[in-house]
Amino acid sequence: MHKPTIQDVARRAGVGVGTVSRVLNNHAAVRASTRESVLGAISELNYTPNPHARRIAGGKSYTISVLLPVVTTEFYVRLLDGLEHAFQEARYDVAIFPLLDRSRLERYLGSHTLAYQADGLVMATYNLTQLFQSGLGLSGTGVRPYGGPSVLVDAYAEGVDCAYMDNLLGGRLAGQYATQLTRFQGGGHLYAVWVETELDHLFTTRVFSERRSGFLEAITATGARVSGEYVSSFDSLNARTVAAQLLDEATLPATVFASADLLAGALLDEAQARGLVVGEQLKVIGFDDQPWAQGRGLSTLHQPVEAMGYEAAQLLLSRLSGHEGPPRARRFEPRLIVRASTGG
Amino acid sequence: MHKPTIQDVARRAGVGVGTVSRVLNNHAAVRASTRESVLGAISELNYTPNPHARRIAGGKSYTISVLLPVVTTEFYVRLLDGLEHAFQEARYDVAIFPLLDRSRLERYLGSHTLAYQADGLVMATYNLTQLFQSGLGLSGTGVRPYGGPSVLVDAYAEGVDCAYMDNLLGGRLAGQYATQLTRFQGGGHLYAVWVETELDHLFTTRVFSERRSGFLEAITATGARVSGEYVSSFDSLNARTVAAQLLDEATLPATVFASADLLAGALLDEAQARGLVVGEQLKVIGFDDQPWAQGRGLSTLHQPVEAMGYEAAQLLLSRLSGHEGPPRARRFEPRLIVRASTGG
DNA sequence: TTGTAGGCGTTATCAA
DNA sequence: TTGATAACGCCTACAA
Repeated sequence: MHKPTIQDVARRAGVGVGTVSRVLNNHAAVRASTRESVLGAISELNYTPNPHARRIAGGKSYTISVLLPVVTTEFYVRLLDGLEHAFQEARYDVAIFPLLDRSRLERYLGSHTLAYQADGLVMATYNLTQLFQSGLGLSGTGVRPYGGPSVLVDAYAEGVDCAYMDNLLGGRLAGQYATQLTRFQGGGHLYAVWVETELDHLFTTRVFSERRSGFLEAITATGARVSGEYVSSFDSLNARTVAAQLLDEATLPATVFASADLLAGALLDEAQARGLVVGEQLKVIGFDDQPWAQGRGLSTLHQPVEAMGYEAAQLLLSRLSGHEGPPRARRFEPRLIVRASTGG
Repeated sequence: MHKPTIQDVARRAGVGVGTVSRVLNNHAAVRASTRESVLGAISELNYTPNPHARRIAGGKSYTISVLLPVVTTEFYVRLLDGLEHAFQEARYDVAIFPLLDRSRLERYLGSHTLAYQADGLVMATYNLTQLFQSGLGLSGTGVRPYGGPSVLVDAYAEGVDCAYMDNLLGGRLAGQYATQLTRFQGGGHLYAVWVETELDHLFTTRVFSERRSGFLEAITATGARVSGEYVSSFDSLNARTVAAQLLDEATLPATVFASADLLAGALLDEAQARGLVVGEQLKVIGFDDQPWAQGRGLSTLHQPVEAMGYEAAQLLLSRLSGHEGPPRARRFEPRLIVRASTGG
């Protein structure tokens, strides 16, 4: 009445343990009929392989560490979905390490915990590769250089595999659309609200600055002009304050590109409080396509986040199975979704 | 040039592997001198035990899952510190599972991931035991009942081991102090701001309602009275809005108990914006003692969070080493810290 | 108090 | 395409 092992499965299916192992790991050389019977035995016995035995026999940890910013956005839920989907297919476990604060990260990486023993490392949003290169960054803090391969997701950097969102393009799409709105659909003056990030040297992301660059680039290209730019931190209170300031100063009708849905939402709130007609007097374009964006009719940029996560995982998995060669970068494209907030 | 194993250590120290293992696991019967030499060999070789080998030999996973709300408060950093400290001492690994959203939790627990294979479960703030009892909660969602022992931390419930903060007491302390301020130190009228939690059935915490109960209880006992109560969500924007509303309506001088530092901070901000003299015209008592509380001179309730985490871990560890018996609850007490915001 | 040997559940290697 | 068998690194009797 113990947990069934690979032996039990082998006996039941009338084959050797080697064969069962082959089926488990999708090794090619297994006759279809035997595979069937093995699979049958597995489900009859309700067998699940013991991961630890695997790890010791295989000499690997079959575990991937994911360093994840602690932000409750749907973004990271979707990102994890993509990552875990890919890793599960490849029979890798995922250990999530929340980037709660810097000192925790240091202590953690200095120790011999699960995550540090991982075969690979996924860094989301923040490029912490510096932490893992000897001599750099946190020398003296006990952070040893990380041996295994790593991949960046939602961030781009030279010298590392990465899967990133083309925020430059996203900004450009927003800029082109905004120009179109102001020129042909009575959008009036053009404004923008940017996200200010105030993290330290290491905890830095270019996501928002690129949205800005793309937007301004498109504006310049189309010969339009921005009547005002505002900056908010990624925080609903500050966003609301900035939204109020913008609406105080703006000439209506106006079109506003808010470089994150959080900011766009604050703008919608403030507009509503002032009795403005969104979509007419005020057109708003967001970025992210948060779950509530559809309900509130916010035009915004949707991002293939799961796909990005999935691809990042694939990049890492290919390294784990021996792929050599120069770093690869996979680009993903946001897509403009037009809704009522721009009169669409 | 491979990673040193227990064999290497044994050879180097001139002992058997059994002895090394005994040293590693603090088994009593080892002569002090041999222990020394083994320890010496370990550090010379820079040996670290292979956790997976341990897991398979021991038949346990030596891993604890921690279900953790995704809130970037110092609270959870400290809680994890306490938990991990205790678990590391006992050579257990900690797998953190961030409660990003409900569906992820379900999928996760339904699978055979690391965390589900854990020897024990720590649930922080949210009592999700229902999820792990067959037939209840998420029947049909693939969530199987959880076999191992579990412990609640920062939450109290019957029938489970738990380590909790006495928020009732915290509220009471705030209430007594507030009464004293209004009676003898020109605190004027008394107000309170509560936290509203809008989570679903399972993701529920009584932390805030208890702070309220305790406060009101103390007020009643001292014969004081509350001139106004306000409710805010745990969000800086809403907190600020509510703070403004309170200051619009309040009669100064006033004393306000804000049941979370987040709310207290908003109050300080709004007061400052209005040019009020905090500590004189407006006295504020917070709850949590966030890192910034000292700098801003906020009187608040400090909580022994690390100790609570440590104790929760001990409760779980004792179960893991066979302790039977009825559920135990360990209580921890907040402590009032008087600073400038109450004129202290 | 210590060493030896068997076993934990896999994967990998080698014949067959 | 398969089955047997040797690792993998550790823990735990059991014997000394």
